[in-house]
Amino acid sequence: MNTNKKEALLHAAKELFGECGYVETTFKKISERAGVALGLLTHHYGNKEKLFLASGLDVLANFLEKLREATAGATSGFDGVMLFCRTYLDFSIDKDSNWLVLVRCSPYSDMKTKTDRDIMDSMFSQVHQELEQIIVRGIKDGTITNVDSKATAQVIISLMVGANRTKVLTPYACPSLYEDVLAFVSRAIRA
Amino acid sequence: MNTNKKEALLHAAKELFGECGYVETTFKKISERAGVALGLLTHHYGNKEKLFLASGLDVLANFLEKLREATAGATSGFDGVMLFCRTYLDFSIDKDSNWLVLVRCSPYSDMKTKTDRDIMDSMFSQVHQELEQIIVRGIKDGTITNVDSKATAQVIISLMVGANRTKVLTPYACPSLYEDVLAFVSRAIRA
Amino acid sequence: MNTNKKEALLHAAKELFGECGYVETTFKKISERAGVALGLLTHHYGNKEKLFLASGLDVLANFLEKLREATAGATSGFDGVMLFCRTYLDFSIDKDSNWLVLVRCSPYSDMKTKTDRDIMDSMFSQVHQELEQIIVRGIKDGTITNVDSKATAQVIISLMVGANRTKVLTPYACPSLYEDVLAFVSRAIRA
Amino acid sequence: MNTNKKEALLHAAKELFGECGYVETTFKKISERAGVALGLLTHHYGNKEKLFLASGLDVLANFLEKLREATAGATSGFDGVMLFCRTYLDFSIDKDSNWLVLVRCSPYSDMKTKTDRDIMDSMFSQVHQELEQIIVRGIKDGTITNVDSKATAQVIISLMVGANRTKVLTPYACPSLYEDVLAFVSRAIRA
DNA sequence: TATGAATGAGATTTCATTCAT
DNA sequence: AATGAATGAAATCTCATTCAT
Repeated sequence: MNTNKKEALLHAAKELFGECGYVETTFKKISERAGVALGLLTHHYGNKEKLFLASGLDVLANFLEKLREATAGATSGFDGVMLFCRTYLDFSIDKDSNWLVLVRCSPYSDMKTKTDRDIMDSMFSQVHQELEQIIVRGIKDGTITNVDSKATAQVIISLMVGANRTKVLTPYACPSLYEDVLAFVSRAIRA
Repeated sequence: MNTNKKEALLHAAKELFGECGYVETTFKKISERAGVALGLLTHHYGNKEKLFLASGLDVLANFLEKLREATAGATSGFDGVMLFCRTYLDFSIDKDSNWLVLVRCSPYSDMKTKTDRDIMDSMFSQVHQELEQIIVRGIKDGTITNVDSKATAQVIISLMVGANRTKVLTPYACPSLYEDVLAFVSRAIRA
Repeated sequence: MNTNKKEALLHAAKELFGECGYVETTFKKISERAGVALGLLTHHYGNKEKLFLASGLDVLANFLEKLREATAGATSGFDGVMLFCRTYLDFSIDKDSNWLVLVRCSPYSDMKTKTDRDIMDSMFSQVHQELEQIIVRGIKDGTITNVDSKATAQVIISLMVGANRTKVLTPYACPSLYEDVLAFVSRAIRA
Repeated sequence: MNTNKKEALLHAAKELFGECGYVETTFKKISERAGVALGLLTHHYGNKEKLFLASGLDVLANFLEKLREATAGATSGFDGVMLFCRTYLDFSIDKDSNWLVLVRCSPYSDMKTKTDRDIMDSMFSQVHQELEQIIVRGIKDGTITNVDSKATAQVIISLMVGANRTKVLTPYACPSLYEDVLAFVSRAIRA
């Protein structure tokens, strides 16, 4: 909005990739929404793929920060997992988080270049590690049943991914879906 | 394959939509793989969107049939849920099922026309109903803990969706992921 | 409508060429409206151009017949011209005459082949001759002012053509346009 | 012509729409004649329809200007009408006026969009108003017989339209047609 | 840094016509 | 005579990217 046109572009890109998906988002749309010349896009970001990556990483960085804040305040391993899940789901429906960029265009979707996928994957793996650590803590402190921590982290994140898609992409999601998801996780892992 | 060009088109389309996604799948690719003239596509299916819908519905119909066969043979509600989940996950990695069409192009993704989305959604809601019924049975026969059947069906299917995406779209899925998912579900619902 | 599919095709073609023009009228549209197989079109009429010509000539033949009937009953040259004009204009707004085929697709518009144009032109020249003869009669019987009969026939037919286009193609034609046209002709030629 | 590619496109478009009609004029033909890349057409004009509209309006604007200049110099109402007609007909056979765009593609022909038709119609109605005003003047100054001015304007313009089509679209027009048309008008309106 | 005109490859779609049945 | 599947050329339009200013 201010004079920083590079940021204005990123802002518009995050919105549009989330609203329209990768393919339907065009340079023209982005530059128009940002109120900026078309040519600045390649000037600042090189090409569409890189702009896309920048958009996704920006959202993902905010996401990771929120998750870490949440788990940092946990009173127990079990509590940490539940905080992690709640934070995940809250972030995914926060109007200002531009989460949809990740839903439509994450590692879970289209990503052309090998390098770009790798960067995204390594960011996502940090999300997994964060959850895995708190699960390990829960097993140690006796609040979580004895499971394989890495595998369970993947299962729980899979549930987050699926629940989120059901919520934001389908018309038939229960209003209480997220609450039910949390209860489901709780039953599955509590010691 | 030789005489029926209409079916050859559908066959090629299912493969390609799954491999490449909607946008990257072109008329040229489809007609070449089907060994058929370019114009036959619109002649038989009207346009790309309708062919896409036909592809998805075809896979979904096979899917539903498999799920119904599975739950029909259940010895209890709990057993039925586990059979449902196992069948879901097996189908999703069956080489011949063309499951990826749904992963990339289902209600969980892009669908341009309102009508097409509605048709897809109503097919998917049958999947939910199938699971819900077997959950109800499990609650009645005492093999499943007392939960809201509709919400729990959504949670479990969300987990299937997420686990499947993790398996087929990411490079970091544990080999044992599907087994861990089943164990997770079991812990969460067993009475 | 009966069993004669060749005629059904011509009937549908006349309607559609008039409604949609040459280019927008497709074989598919024609065969569907006629309730007849697509392949019959080329079977019976060779190609689109020839079918178009047949449609136009059919309307034109009916038109010429009406004009001849009208002038045949004239009590004087002047009366004949006025009858000619009235018949022209009436025919052009008769719902059943399929006149629009000629408006959109006559010598006054698109006609690809030299031969086809020539056939149409020769039919139209008969319309001119018909009017010219009655003008000659009017000059002889003293009911029409002394003018060049051939040129005046062209002028009057030009007025018919233009008035008709104004009536059927524009939104701003006066309701009384045709009456005013007749009065205008009357003033211009009456002895 | 060299530097301004947008104008070069419009110039080529006016020529080609006139020569070939709307449908037969292709993006390829236009861009080749203009010596410009294919994509520039949509870049500058949006789509074919809009370029077509721009072409027509450009010719029409020149046309209106010429008509106004002509009637402005009239010594009487009658003289004005005759000047109007002569200017109309002259413009229509001026090699440089690109008049054929209007013949083939004016309100008197195909125009897809409602909005585009409206714009064209409103331009054409200015032509009618111009003639109507000079007729009113003629009736007042006693040089034109007492007629309904609006209706008579429509009749005269109809005659211009038809005469012009006869001249430029048919092979059998008299060389003297335009002179005869002027004489015809004169007889019909002179007081 | 900033602009937007310019490019051209490529996608979807249309459709007259052919042809086997 | 009748059918409609099959063909492929051609049209319109999109859009990432380049580049002169």
